[in-house]
Amino acid sequence: MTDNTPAAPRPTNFLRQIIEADNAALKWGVGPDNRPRVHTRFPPEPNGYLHIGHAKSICLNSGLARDFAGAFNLRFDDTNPAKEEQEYVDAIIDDVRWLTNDYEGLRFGGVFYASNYFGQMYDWAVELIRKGRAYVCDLSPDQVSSMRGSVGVPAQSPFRDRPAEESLRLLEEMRAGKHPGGSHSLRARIDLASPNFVMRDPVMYRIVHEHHHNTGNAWCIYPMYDWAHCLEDSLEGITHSICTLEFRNNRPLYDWFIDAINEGRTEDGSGPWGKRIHHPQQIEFARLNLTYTVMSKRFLLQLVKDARVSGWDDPRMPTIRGLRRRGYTAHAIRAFCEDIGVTTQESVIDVTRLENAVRDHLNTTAPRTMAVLRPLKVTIENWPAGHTELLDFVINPEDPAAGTRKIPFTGTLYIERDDFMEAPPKKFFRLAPGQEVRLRWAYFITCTGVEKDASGNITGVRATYDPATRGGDAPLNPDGTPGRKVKGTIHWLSADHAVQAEVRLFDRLFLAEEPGKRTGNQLDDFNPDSLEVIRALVDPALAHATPGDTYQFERLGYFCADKDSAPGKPVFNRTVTLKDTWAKAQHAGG
RNA sequence: UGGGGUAUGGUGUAACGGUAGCACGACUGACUCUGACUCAGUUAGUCUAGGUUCAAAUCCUAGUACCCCAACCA
Repeated sequence: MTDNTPAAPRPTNFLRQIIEADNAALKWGVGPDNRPRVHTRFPPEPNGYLHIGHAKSICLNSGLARDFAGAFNLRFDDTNPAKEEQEYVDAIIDDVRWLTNDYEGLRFGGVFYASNYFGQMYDWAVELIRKGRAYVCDLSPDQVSSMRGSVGVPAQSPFRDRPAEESLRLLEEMRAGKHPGGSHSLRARIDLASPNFVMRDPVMYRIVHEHHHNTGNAWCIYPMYDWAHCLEDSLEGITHSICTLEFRNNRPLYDWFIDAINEGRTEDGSGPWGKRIHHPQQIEFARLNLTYTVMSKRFLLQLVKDARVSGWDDPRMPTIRGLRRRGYTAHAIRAFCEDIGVTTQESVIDVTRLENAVRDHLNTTAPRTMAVLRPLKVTIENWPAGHTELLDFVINPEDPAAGTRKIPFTGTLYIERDDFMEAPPKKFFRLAPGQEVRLRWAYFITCTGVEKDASGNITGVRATYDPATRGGDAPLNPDGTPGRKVKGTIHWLSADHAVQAEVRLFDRLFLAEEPGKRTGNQLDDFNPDSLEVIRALVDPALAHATPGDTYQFERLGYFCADKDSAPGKPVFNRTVTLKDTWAKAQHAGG
């Protein structure tokens, strides 16, 4: 049918360019399908919940795998039992699945754990000692620190020339639990005078007597990031090991460890050390920064602990779980990540782009409904008493296939307070004394009067309806054109049918574009009024909304039923408002 | 101070010695039974100073600004 239509040009970026070049040269060989091999991974440490920054990495890695017909692994970089927990493992798996499950064409390689490679890593460490590339150091962390040297001054270790046999014996003792934490470490023998501090005989193993969520008490020595990560990638056959910019300095070490293992090894496995191991390529990219958002796991944890938010899944949190609960879709997050691109330059993305991404997606998918956040009563004076009419309501104008449903109309309605003004400014197209508006999909009404209480507050308005406008269409002239134009259309609810609902309105968690930039303390920019809970009225069809159901409340925004909902007692989170040029103009005008 | 990085409209991102393009935003206007969506138009940029070249965002030199690195964290 449209086979000749050229594929839409994908946004190019430096990673795609690297992969395309690698594929052209068959740098990584071919996969089972005989296509150039591409294998990526997302390697979180299970020490917290995933946030939108991680989503960028997940989308990047899985997107590359998908587009180049490769595979994508989720792998836990669980090498530090002191900080990691099963709770985080479970949450991360769930979030990654949620984000990638409906990602068409993605080949998910599976869930892996660095801790499952501890045995192999240990064997390789022994090999490095034998090759003279590593040694056990008896310095304490404090001593290493004081002897690490400085710019131009080499580090020192009195143990680096210790005989291999002695190191081997000590490493075995370390593993056997014969030494307390901090008393020994295994270090790579590289260069104590390197201008790159990462290369000054980095620690490979440290002693940690802690329970590990996966390996239990099987180990009391744990590999450091640099020693572990390249091996994890190698073992899984990762081709492009994509990480963030701050690991740039670690790249020489990544390569050094693999090279050290491969030293003396051969392609066919002949020789004393066996076959060469796979050497992936580390590539760095700039992590995501968002305006008005703090991304550090440490800080997010603090917000949770201090109860400034209700938890990791608080809809105001930039966590995947928070975004999910707020009503963001995986599709929208992926579109956002695609939209912002990827480079090696640091940048700060405007959060409104994330908001635009959900609006875009929800606009096409969310069923429409009407809700009144701040009700004002309208009495239709010429409506037959006790009469109820069912009118057709278009479920989604963007999706005609969604069809229509019936909504009840009566002589007592609620409209939005903002949609009435007693003394309106120019270009106020809504309801005002003597002014006519359209009630969405219902009737034209004209305001005939205002009701006030003793202190002059408006308590309701009166209006008359035009029976000839049923359904919301103006009566036609003899020539078929609309008889009269009404500029304003407002939403409404039948007072007899509207259902009470709790609605949670969110504002940004921080008041400054870059929280903490001025004072150094992000809490100084914390927004104490980021949550507003109101009692609103919603369409009766929403009384039994189930958690996760997303709607557009027409003219207001997108709302998602919260898990706190109960049958007949729905709770909605406002995902994002609709754009509102009227409100914007009002603010601009003062 | 040593090493490693990065500089393109307001924001983000293309360009790979040959017309600085795209997206978002902003501003106009059109359309509209959501002041939404959609559509059209306008706006505005190569960090600085030299140099090479017919031609420089791109190459060279010297600066400037910002980020990362001296955890037995990742």
